[in-house]
Amino acid sequence: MSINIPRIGQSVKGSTSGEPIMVLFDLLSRRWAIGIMWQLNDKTLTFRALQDACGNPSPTVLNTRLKELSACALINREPQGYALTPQGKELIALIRPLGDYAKKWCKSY
Amino acid sequence: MSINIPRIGQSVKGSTSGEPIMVLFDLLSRRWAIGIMWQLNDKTLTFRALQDACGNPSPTVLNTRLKELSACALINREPQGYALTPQGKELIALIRPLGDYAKKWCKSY
DNA sequence: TTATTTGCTACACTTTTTGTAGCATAGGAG
DNA sequence: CTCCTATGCTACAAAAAGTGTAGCAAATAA
Repeated sequence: MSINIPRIGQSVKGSTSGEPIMVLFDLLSRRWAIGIMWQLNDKTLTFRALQDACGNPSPTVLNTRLKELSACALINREPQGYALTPQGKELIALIRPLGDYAKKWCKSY
Repeated sequence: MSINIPRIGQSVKGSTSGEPIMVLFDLLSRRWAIGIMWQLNDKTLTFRALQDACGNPSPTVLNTRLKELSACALINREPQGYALTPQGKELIALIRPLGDYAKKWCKSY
């Protein structure tokens, strides 16, 4: 397996321009990616604990996502398990308000 | 084609709990979904204009995404083309800060 | 009336994800 | 040391999702 890491300046799914936001969207729109970050929000989780917390992605994709997110400096593997890097925490902090939004939105359709 | 609309309370990719945030992540992590919303941020675009703006998704997926996002009340089809609903605007407003984050983040790895 | 543009659908192909099996390594218990 | 369980994966076939190209029907423009 060769992992495909989105990088600025590259042509990316969702954009031929390689704009940073599109690079980020490319990464985050891979299955389970945001959920993984979300679960790691405030805790460090082992591979299997993460699998459970996320709703059982296949180990294959989970591992692929973990490698990609690590390569992009959003998560990091520590002795106790996987955890967010400072940049990953910053990102999740920006995404956290979506939680409240989602509740309102879900009720409305 | 039968479209698969994420709904609260349903088991969803990334969550068995059907929590609103997971439902939202399920929707937004489908290819091109966030990009479509992002492009519609401040303008109304026709199908083909949207295709160009997003970086040429196949008409098949684009159409699928448009139906899903419409079904979820995030976009709406108007005489001049596709546009965000008020809820869609609210969502994009929350996501907009990611643009600046992405610039910093991209430079750092 | 003819030519364009627009909004798709069809369809075969490629890529991604799934689901299950299972293996190697690292403790812990006895 | 020896057996047991937990962990972190890899392998692989099958299913699902996305791609790319072709093309058609309806609306507008010339």
